[in-house]
Amino acid sequence: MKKLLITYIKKSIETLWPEVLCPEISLTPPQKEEFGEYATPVALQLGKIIGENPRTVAEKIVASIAEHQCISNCTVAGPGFINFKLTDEAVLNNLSTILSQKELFEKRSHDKPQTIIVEYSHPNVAKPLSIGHLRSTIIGESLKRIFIHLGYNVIADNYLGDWGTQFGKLIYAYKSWGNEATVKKDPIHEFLQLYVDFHTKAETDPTLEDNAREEFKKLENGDTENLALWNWVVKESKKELHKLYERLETSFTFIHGESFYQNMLEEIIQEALKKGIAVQNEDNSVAVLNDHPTLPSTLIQRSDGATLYLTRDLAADKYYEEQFHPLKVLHVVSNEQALYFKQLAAVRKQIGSTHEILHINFGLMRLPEGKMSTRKGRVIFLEQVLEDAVTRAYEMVKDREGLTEEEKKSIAKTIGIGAVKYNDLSQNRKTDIVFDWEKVLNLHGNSGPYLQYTYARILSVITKATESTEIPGQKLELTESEKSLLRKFLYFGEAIEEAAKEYSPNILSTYLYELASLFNTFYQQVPILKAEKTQQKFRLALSQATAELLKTGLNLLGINVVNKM
RNA sequence: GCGCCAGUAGCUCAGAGGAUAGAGCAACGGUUUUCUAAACCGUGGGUCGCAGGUUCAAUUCCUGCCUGGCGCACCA
Repeated sequence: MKKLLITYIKKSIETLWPEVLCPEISLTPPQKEEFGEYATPVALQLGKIIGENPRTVAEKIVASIAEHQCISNCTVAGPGFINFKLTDEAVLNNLSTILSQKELFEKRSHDKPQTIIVEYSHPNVAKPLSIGHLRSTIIGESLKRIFIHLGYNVIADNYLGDWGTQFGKLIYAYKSWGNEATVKKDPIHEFLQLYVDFHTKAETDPTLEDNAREEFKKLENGDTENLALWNWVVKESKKELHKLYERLETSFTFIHGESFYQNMLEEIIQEALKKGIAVQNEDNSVAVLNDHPTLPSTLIQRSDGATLYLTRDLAADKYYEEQFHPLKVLHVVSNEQALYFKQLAAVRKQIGSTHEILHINFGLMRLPEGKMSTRKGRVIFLEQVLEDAVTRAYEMVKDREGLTEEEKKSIAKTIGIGAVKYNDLSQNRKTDIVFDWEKVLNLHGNSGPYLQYTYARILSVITKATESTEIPGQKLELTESEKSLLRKFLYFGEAIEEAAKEYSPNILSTYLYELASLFNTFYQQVPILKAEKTQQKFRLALSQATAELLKTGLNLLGINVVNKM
C-alpha cells in the first residue's frame, strides 16, 4: 500500500515538474489519526527546491493525483503536509488479506533467493554463557527469522570460540592444579574455575601467560595430549550449549567453531604475504598492513608462529565466499569490537573478498557496578536469569484454574523466556543496557508476557465464539478503537521491512506492543461475543487478525505464544 | 593522546529533519453480576547534557565543550 502511494506521488511530481529531480519521498503514518493513514512532507522539500510556497506546491500535487480506488481523500495540512486517507474498502481489504494468511506483507520477488549469512551467539566453550551473550544470540536469531520471512536464503552460523590462547590457559591450569574427578562432576563450572584461578595467579606470576601461549602453540601443532584435553573440553561444552539453545529455541545451520578453520590458516598467512598486504617482522610475527590511513595494523601470526583471531576470521570469510557466494555476512557482535571489524573489513577487501560484511553491533550489557567480567567473577549467568524468570512466571500462573500442572509448567517456561528475550529485543540494539533484575523479570506493561497475554486472551474469546469471522459487505459504524486497530494493521509489513533494513528487531517489537495495546483498549471498550451478530462477526475478524499478527511477529522475534495463560 | 558509541520524565528506555516529544516501572486516583485485572482509564512528572551553526522547520544534522561507556598487534 505504501509503495503504491509513493508511486502515485512520484508520478505526479514528475509530471508537474519534469525538470526537477524528485527528492526521496518519505511517507509515514502521522501521529494523529485524524490526519489519515499516511502523510508526506515532500511538498515542503520541493517548495524549497523550486522556490514556490510549499502549500501551493502541495495543492498542485494533491490536485494532480488522480482518483485512485484506495484513496478516499488527500488533503493539504499545516505548512504543506499532504495527508492521505484511505478508503474503507482498502482498509478492509487489508484485513481480509491478513485473515487469509496469504501474504502479510509484500514479499520481495527473488528469481534466485540471495544468501545472507548471520553469524551470532559465538560463546566461548568452557565458559557458561553470561547474560551478555544473550544479546548476540537473540538479536541474531531474530534477524535470521526476519530475513527468512523476507524470502532470503539464510545461513545461521554459530562461530564458536573453541580455539585460541584461552585454551592454552585452560590446559595449563588443568595440568598444573586441575583434578579430573572434580571436573567430571560439573565440567563447565570447573573449567570456569580453572580459568578464573589462572588469571588470579597470573596477576602475581606473569610467566603463566607465557606458559599458556606455549600450551596453545602445542595444541595448534597437534600435540596429542593437548588435543585430547581440548576434545574433552569441547565435547562437554557442546553438550551444555545444546541444552541452552534448545531452551532458547535457537538453531543454527551449522556450528563451525574457530577450530574448523585450522587447516586454512597457513594458506591465509601465505596468501597475505604473497599479495604484499602483510609483512613478516624480525621476531617472526606477521602483521597485516591495511591501506587505510588511520587504522592501526594488526597481527595474523604471533612471534611463536601461532595464529590469532583475525587469522581465523579471514579464513571464515574466505570459506563463506567460496562455499556460499553470499550477498552479505552479518556479524552480530558487541560494540567493543567496532575497531576490530573495521580492520577485518579493510584487510579482506585487499585480499579480494567481494561480499559485503556488516558488523551488527550492539551495546554492552552492564551491571550497575560496572562491566561484566568472567575473570573477576562479576557476572550474571544466563542460565540463572532464565531460571528466575520461569520461576516468577510460574508464581503468576500457578493459581489459574482449569490448567493442569503440566500445562502450568510449560506456560511458565514460555512466558519466562519470552520476558527475558523481549526485554532485550525491545531496546535499541546500539545502546548499552544496564542489567536490571526487576526489568528483566517484569511480566507487566511493555513486556513479552503482555503480548503473550493479549494473544491468549484473543484465543480464549475465539474458542468461545459460536459465530464465524466475517468482514461485512455493507458499511458498519465503527468505534474509535476499531478504527485504530484497522489502521494499525496496515503497518505490519512496513515494521518488518524497517526492522530488516536497520537490522533492528526492536522496530518490530515496538510495533507489536502498540498493536497489542490498541487491541486491549478495544477489548475493554466493546463487547465481542455479546454484540449484535454482524458486529460480532466483524469484531471476531479484528481479534483474529490481531492474533495472527501477534503470533507471526513474536515468532520473528523468536518468542513463542501460548494459547492459555 | 587518538578513535567509536551514548547523554531524553525519579528509574529503565523508545523516538532520529516535520504537526502538541512518548512508553514501561515507581507515585497517586478510578474500573471486575461482561468475552482472561499478566488488563483498562485517568493525574502528576521534560531547559531532549551545555554552547554555537545549518534549515521554512533541529531533541534529531554539523562544530566545539562537558559527562559516562568502550576500544587502540602477539586476548577473543
